[in-house]
Amino acid sequence: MLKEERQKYILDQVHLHHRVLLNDLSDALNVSIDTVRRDVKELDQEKKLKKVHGGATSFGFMTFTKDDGNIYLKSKKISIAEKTVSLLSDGQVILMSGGTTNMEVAKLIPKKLVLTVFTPSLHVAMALLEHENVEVIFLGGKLLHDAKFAVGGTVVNALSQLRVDMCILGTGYLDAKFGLTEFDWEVIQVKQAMIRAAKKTVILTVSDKLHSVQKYKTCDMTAVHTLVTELDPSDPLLDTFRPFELVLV
Amino acid sequence: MLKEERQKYILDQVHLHHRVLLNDLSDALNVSIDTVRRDVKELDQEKKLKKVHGGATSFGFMTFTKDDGNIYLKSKKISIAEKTVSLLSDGQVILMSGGTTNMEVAKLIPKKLVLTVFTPSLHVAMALLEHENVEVIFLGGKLLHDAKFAVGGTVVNALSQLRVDMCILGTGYLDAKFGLTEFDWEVIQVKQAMIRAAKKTVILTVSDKLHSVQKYKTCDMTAVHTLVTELDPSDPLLDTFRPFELVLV
DNA sequence: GCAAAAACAGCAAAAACTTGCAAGATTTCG
DNA sequence: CGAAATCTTGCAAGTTTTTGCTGTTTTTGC
Repeated sequence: MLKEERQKYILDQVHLHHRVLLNDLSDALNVSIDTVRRDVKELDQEKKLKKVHGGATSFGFMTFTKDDGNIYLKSKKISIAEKTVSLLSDGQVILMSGGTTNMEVAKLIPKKLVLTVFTPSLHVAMALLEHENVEVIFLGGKLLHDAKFAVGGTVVNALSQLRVDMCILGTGYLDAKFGLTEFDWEVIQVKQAMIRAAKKTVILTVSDKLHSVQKYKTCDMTAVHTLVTELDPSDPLLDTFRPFELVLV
Repeated sequence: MLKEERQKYILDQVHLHHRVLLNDLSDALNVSIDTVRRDVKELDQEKKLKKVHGGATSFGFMTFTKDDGNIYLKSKKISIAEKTVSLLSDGQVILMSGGTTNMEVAKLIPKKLVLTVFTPSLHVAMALLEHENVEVIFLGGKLLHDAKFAVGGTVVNALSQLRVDMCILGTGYLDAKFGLTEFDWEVIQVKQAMIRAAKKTVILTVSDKLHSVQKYKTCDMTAVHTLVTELDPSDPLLDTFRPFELVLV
């Protein structure tokens, strides 16, 4: 068995189960634990997975829907939010999904900016209501307990009647090959409807979530118009995304 | 089990319940209490949660509604909320409007009670989502900046398709002669639709608002089935309401 | 102030990691 | 083709990390 095959298997397992034990890999691949260890070490250095004591995890593994008080991560998100806000202009009608990064965007919208925003996220709606000049329309539906996010036919239906200027999606898992993925089936239904309803799709993502894959696919990278991360557009981590027609902000 | 998995579980629990006990964690994860203690210590140092004696809490969690500071009024409202909760039973589908009294109801719903609740209030929806067994459906629409309440045709339309067991209205101005009144035209449209959609209408009101009238009329007293206040049902203040077929709780 | 619960510190066993090395496979290049 | 160089793989010895246990100190509730 070739090294590349092994490493591909390891990556597949990590993407599938979000975690993997070195012992299991050594068993499944019929090689010594040392070999697996070395493979994982390499993949870790290539930032394709995260090596931990006893195994490995996918990058999305340690992230959470709520603000986790991680100051490092938070500053990244604020930096992303600042860039995103600069994309907005007076009179626009936009769509916003949920997630902590979108929350930061909602908070950072200038008081003077006149906007109409549709959102299925309770937290984002709440934050937007602080702005006098923003008209907020909540896309109602069944609320998810953890994400505080409306899903289901009602939301998708309402979205099918919209044609807005821009759609801002946060908390996505991004990979050049697999596109934008999520771990919740109902959420991707809504996000897909959001993308369909918008002229432009803007993706916000911290670099930690680049090159990470979840179970369900929202869309291909070709559906994305603008990618906003905290990295400099020249960063090599973004190289795999360059084949697509993206504006890296 | 990987350390990362344990820590993720711990963080998830903290985010979900805002607090956890080390004993429960040790039980759930099948590891010694010391291991959990060490995990929590680490997460605390990483500022991902706050370690406290006996467990951990999520910091960043504070009550959503700004307390109005009036302790008298608040205790009245809690007393009303307690009575209201006792009217609920397993499996019911109900409608809840906004307001601080309804917020108290939402908070006091027993963890075991299985309900489906429709609401156009952001705050109430948020509070209800704390309960695992409550399915929350938000009635989407244009949000009022001050009341954090959805109004407009979308809400009224959605309501016209419902036939629920009970409708709980808060923050009303009540008078035996003029009925239930409000100061916002858009709000009464929604409340009227809520009353139409429900088999029973329950009004929550602190005694201060009895015998007070506002500009717009939601409904007559004849449309109200149950009146919940903090007063004893024999209180003379309630006399003018007795001609109506009310259950005074 | 007292008893119970929780936190802490130190220790030891087990699991996992690192490093160096040697045998076999693969590639390079004259 | 064939020998040297390189890469890969597995093994063994030594080190580090993790984890549960013990006894001691601190905190909490009555």
